[in-house]
Amino acid sequence: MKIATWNINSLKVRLQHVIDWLAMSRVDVLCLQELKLPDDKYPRAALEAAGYRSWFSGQKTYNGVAILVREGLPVDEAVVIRNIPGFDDLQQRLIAATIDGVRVVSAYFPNGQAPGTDKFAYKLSWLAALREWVAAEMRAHPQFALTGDYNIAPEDRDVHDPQAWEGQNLVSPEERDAFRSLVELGLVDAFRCFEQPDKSFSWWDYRMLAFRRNAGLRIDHILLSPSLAQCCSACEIDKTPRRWDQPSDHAPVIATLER
DNA sequence: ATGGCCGAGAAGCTCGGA
Repeated sequence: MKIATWNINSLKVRLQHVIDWLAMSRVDVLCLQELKLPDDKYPRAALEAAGYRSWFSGQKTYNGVAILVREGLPVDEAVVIRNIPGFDDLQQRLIAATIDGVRVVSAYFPNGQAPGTDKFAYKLSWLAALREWVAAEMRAHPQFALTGDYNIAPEDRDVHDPQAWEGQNLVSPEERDAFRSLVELGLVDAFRCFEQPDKSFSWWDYRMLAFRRNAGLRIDHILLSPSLAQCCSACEIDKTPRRWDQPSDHAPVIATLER
C-alpha cells in the first residue's frame, strides 16, 4: 500500500495536477490539504473518473482536507471522522478514515503566524488536542498513519538556513516539542527511517526563486505507528509536480507499506 | 531593502499562507 500526503493550495487550481500525479504515482491513498473550497464545490466526479473515491471536509477560501482512495480498496464508512473529536473548531483541518484496516489521518496543522500571536496559541492548543486524540486513536487502531502538512520543521536539518529561521514560526522550540510529543506516543517519522539526500524539503516559498535555490523546509510528514513503521519499505518526497506550471508550493510525500 | 509570490474574495484591495 502506498500512502501520500500533499498540500495542494487550492484543489480548484490544482485539480489537473492531482489527476496527473495520481496517474503517474499510482498511490493507493492520497491525503490532501488546503482544498480552499466548500463541500458543494468538491470535484468528486472528476476524481472518480480518475479512479479514486473521496472523503473530504471542505471550507470556503481556507483550509479543507480530503482522503482519496483508489477504487477497489475497502473503506469503513461508519468510522470516518471530521475534525478532532471534542475540540470545537470552525476550521476544517482534519479527516480520518479506515482503509483496508489502516487508520489514515489527513491533517492540516495550523500555520501559527508567529510565536506570541493568537494564531500561535491556537496552533499550540490544536496540537495539544491532537496529541490526546492520537493517543486514544492509536490504542484503538494499531495500524495508524498521521499524515499531513504539519507546519513544523522538526529538526535543523529540515531547514535550508537554520540560523536565519532560529526561533521563528515553524521551527520554534514549542512547536518542535509538540512534534516530539507525537513521536513519544510511539509514532515514527517514516522519512527518517531511510537514507535521504541532504537538504530534503517538502515546501519552498513562491518568492525569491526559493525552489530553484532549494531554499525550503520539510514540514509535510507521514508518521507511522510501530506496526506500520515495521512494514514501511520506502519514504520519499516527489519534487516532480513542484516543477510543473502553476505548482503548489508543497511537494507530495509518499510512504510505501509492504502489506 | 523584511518585500519579493500565490489564491480567494471582494473590488483594483486585503488577508492568509510558511
